[in-house]
Amino acid sequence: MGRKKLEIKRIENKSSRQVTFSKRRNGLIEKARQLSVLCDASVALLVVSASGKLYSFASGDNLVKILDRYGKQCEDDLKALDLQSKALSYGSHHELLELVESKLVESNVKNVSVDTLIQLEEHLETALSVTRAKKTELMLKLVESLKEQEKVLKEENLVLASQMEKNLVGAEADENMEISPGQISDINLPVTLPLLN
Amino acid sequence: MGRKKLEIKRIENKSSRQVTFSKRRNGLIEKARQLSVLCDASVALLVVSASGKLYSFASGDNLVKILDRYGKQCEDDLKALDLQSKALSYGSHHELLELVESKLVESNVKNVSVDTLIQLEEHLETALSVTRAKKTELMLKLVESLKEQEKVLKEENLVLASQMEKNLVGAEADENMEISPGQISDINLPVTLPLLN
DNA sequence: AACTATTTATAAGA
DNA sequence: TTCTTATAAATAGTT
Repeated sequence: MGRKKLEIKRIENKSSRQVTFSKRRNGLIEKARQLSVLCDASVALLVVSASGKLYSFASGDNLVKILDRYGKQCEDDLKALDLQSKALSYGSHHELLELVESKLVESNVKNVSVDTLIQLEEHLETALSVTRAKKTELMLKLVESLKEQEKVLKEENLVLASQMEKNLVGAEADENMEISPGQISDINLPVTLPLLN
Repeated sequence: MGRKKLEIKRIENKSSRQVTFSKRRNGLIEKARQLSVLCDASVALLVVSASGKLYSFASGDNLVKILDRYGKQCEDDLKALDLQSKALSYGSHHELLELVESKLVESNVKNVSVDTLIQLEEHLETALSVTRAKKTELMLKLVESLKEQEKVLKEENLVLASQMEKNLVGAEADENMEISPGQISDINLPVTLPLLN
């Protein structure tokens, strides 16, 4: 649907690949939305770019309900984070997921006991939680480092302000003064960020 | 893109809704496939019809691998930052397990088909993925607002530094000077954060 | 980020 | 479902 027919194979030119990605990703998400509305279907779409950025769309009652519920939990988790920490073992989730798949395939014949499957689901859930927690942890660290940066800058501001004050005192009433030292530091009080405080 | 323009709202006629679902579902899956091939992206798509039938597409292999790759990337970032990892406590497993149980009960207590269970697993997996994506989105926004804050503070610093310079010039060589204006502003250059650039 | 020539998807009909 | 076809939409290459 463009000036020329495009073969469906990896676009080698990096920038046009990026442009095409952006256009088609939007198109795909819009199509997903339309399908869910027109046909009353649940649709979940996940797109991860080559550079690792994640884009998603989801609709449907089940997904939305779980989403909302989780959203609340997530907030609580973040609030309580500095109180709740726990050691974490790496690399076991992938194994668990493979175990689940193999068990399901193994019993391909007919039925599996419900209890066994509930157990497997539990393991799977745990594995996913661990992965999720890792990501959360990483992002919280990023946020922390940014906050640290902010703090350092503020301290720097104070030093500068007091230094200026000293200079002013040394020079007596200085007619070049346009801003009084105390003012600036209060202009941009840190905004209280709902998710992390 | 048909004989007439179709409004994007639930199609009331059942049979044409069914036909449209079938056509658009195929189209959507094809588009998802194309995006993944053209742009070298990971794409996972899940569609559940109103009647509960599941259709899915995942680039390359399966949903699990896509998610696993994403998780691994986070893990690598974590290691690169040399951070200790902690896990959130996962207290809400019960809710998800309850959902699984109710689905199992729904579909005939003792004899559950493997296919049904694979479907269920995929549902769960997707719900969690979507949830996780939403969380990521929120946190990215948060990080952005912190970066903005940082920028504002830096500008403030510049103002203070230049103000101080003016005052110093007005007072001639001032022996109280301990820090030259240019120095401080360069001490804490923003760290480039791997996940966000 | 717009534009536009084309290709592609698909709504309605059979 | 499947095929056909007129038309709407998406988008590849361009500016």
